[in-house]
Amino acid sequence: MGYDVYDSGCPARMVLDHVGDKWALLVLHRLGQGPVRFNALRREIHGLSQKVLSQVLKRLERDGLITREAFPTVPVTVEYALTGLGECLTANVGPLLRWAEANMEQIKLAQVAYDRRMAEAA
Amino acid sequence: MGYDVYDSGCPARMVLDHVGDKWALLVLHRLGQGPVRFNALRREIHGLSQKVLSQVLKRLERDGLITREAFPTVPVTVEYALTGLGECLTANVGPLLRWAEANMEQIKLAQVAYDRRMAEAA
DNA sequence: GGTTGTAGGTTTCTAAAAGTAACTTGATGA
DNA sequence: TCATCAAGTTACTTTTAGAAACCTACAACC
Repeated sequence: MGYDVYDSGCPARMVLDHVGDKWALLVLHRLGQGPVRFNALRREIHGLSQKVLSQVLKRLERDGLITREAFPTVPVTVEYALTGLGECLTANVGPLLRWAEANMEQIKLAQVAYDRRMAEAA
Repeated sequence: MGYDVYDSGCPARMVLDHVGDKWALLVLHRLGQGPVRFNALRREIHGLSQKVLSQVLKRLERDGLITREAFPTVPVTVEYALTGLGECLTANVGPLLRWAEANMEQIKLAQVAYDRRMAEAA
């Protein structure tokens, strides 16, 4: 070991910089179900712009988490898929997204309660 | 269920907006080891500014993931701790950070290989 | 042969967020 | 009297994200 993710010089922090990003998490999660094309990702992940998707995909490819494969169809189709490394990461992402889906009601209640407390204090 | 984290209107996306943030992940992870004071967090998580820490803590408190307790010492000390909800989330964050620490070498190698391929192509 | 459509992007411009550094408050010890 | 600490806030700058338009290449439609 000898690594400390709390240290800004630690390489694990760089990994976190890339992975601790909501778009990257969503893309990885989607690719966990199998290879997907560029425009399919863009259409399925609502709110994700072409520019940002393009950036996220490049970063994930550079990190060796996904592969990019272009097929000589007309027009060209490009498929993105998880690598072994990416699959192994994505296995850790799933629980996080499932937690978010399972607990958002509680979080919304907490927010309402917090906002009421703040309004009273003011 | 009926929830879809890929839909921008889904409340789970809001959760992801808050949790898919590297500083929040680091703060939650640190609080997983027990209550910590404001300045201790700031000192331990290198690169995290007071302003951003303050914002992150407020957001996590509003979401019901952490509690803020002020002690009438001089000067006042403030301790942050996980709630039950926060603990349950943090249990899912640990594996992600451990994965980052365990796999960063492979990622660095992938980056070097990618950069070499790109340089050749150009 | 001009228009429309598709896939996979890039470019440009603007708005929002993050980072930097200085300031605040109130008591305390040197 | 001056400096110090904790826990922030404020003002300013830089980076990033997001929206929207544009690009290339081909193909079918009419």
